[in-house]
Amino acid sequence: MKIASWNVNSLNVRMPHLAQWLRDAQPDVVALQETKVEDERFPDSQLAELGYRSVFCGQKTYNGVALLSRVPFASECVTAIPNFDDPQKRVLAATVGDVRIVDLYVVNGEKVGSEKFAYKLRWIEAVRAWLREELITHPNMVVLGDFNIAPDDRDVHDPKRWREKILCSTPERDALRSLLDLGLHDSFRLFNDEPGHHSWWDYRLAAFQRNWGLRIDLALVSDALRPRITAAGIDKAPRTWERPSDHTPVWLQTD
DNA sequence: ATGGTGGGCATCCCA
Repeated sequence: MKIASWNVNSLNVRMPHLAQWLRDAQPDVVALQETKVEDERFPDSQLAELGYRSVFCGQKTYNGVALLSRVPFASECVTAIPNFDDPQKRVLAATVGDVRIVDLYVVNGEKVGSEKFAYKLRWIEAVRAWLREELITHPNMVVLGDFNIAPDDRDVHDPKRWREKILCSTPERDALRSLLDLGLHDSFRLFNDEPGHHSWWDYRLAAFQRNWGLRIDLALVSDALRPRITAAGIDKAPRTWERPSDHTPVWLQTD
């Protein structure tokens, strides 16, 4: 099973890109972020024509997540973090086969020390408490999405320039560590320990052409699922297309 | 220190 994640930065704009990429990459499950589309307007019939069922949790203008699957979802989906009051649509969990899939659009945080930064850390702590419970009932789990955190300096094109900046700061990396400490593993790093592999490049300053990027889109796998992961990677091709998202898909393969 | 680009939307907010 190929499981992927992509922050599409508006599904309205990127639907043609998504359709092309589904045909090219043939994923079985896809987690989307920043769909920016209300549920009433989600293009589920168009995706059905492409062979994918969808569940979604969106809002107008900002945020929004969705899960696509070639096989039926095995359970009702969860669309909010339990016991955490949050109007922003950033999480979606569902089950495919015997694998629990948790799609996260982590808060960006704007600037270290800002109000949004405090919200980011509170939000991740609430996610941690939720995943701790989910892992008890669903030991086979993939937690994937736009984490808005580069795990370490290998994931940053210029660590000196990004030192303690948003997406790279110690409090954010500690927060990510608190998730990994639940028994989750960064699938990309099971297969590749090199620097210079990124999943997001700023639209400005021709960042993609210069590979001025960060690896902030992650697919984490649980202890129980880890032995079943056979490959993981980043698909840079969609970032080269006309009018791209600023993120590109990341994926993993299970046996 | 600043601003560069893009999406949504209709004015700046968010990334």
